Amino acid sequence: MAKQQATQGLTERLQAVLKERGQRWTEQRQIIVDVLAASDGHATGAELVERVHEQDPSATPSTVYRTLDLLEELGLARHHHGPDGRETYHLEETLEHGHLHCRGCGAEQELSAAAAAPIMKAIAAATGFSADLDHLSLQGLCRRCGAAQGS
Amino acid sequence: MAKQQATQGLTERLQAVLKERGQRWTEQRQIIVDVLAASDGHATGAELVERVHEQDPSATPSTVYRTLDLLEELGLARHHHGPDGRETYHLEETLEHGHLHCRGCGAEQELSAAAAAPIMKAIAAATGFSADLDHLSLQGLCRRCGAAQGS
DNA sequence: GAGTCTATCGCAACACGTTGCAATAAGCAT
DNA sequence: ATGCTTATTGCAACGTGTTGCGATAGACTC
Repeated sequence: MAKQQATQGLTERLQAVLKERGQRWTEQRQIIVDVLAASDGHATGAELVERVHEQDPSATPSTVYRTLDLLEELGLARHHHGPDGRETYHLEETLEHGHLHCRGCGAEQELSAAAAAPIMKAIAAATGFSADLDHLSLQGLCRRCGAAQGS
Repeated sequence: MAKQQATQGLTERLQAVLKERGQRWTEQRQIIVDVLAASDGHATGAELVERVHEQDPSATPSTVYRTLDLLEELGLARHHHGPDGRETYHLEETLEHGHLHCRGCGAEQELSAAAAAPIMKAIAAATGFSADLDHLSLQGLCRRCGAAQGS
């Protein structure tokens, strides 16, 4: 399947990068990358820990989180915090995107890079800040809930 | 002092609102409101728990967090999540504002409602979303770090 | 002031992440 | 294959929040 291939490509890239940095390729890392690749879209830290644990009962949360940190450092994964502060991870391959959480209906909406461009520009203009799109997580009211509550 | 007066005003307002809702005014709530009012600007959940505990060693984290939730429900306090996912609280009296966290220098910059207006407008235009300014917490690079890293 | 109702409290246990440290095992050299 | 070096692991303990539950104590009535 395509997914397998993507994972294999990732694995090879990772092995190369790690070797170059004097770091090691381990079975646990393989499992974690596989699980992350198999988690289409997003997955919370706890979910990933659980799935990894299923594959390898001896794996512990610390290993999972440390590996996720490593993947982020290498630019292969990303995480952001939901409105409740919990972590969500996804592979960098997924297009860059922000997250909008509606406090009215609870819907989670993604924000494409294209849609975000004018927002980023406004932020830069107002503050000089170049925000990380992928770490962007907004809470508010979606169009529908906003209209419904609109006074 | 002015601060005392502000706190007293708050206390009265709270007592009235709670009574109306059939809820109760307790010594713990008084302490928590005082601590929050004395915490100019922001304070993390843990900080508040600690300070409350100093005032009343029998107070427990659950009481503090539950009271903070209550204050938010009543619209008297707000919280948002920093880039590390930890909670930060402040009284609603503090002007509404967003938060910008620079991943380069670690600086925390506040974003006034005025400065945020064009950003909110851009968000609304791109997505139909009306974001909660006060729950807005962005990570990115400030002007200086952006320039320094700028390739 | 005594009694009643029930909101709130403190406790204990849990969930999600993080961190220090000793044991393990990758990767390299011989 | 064997041994060496040290990155990585698993463990155990901690930090920050959350939740269920029995005990406490506000607020109201008589």
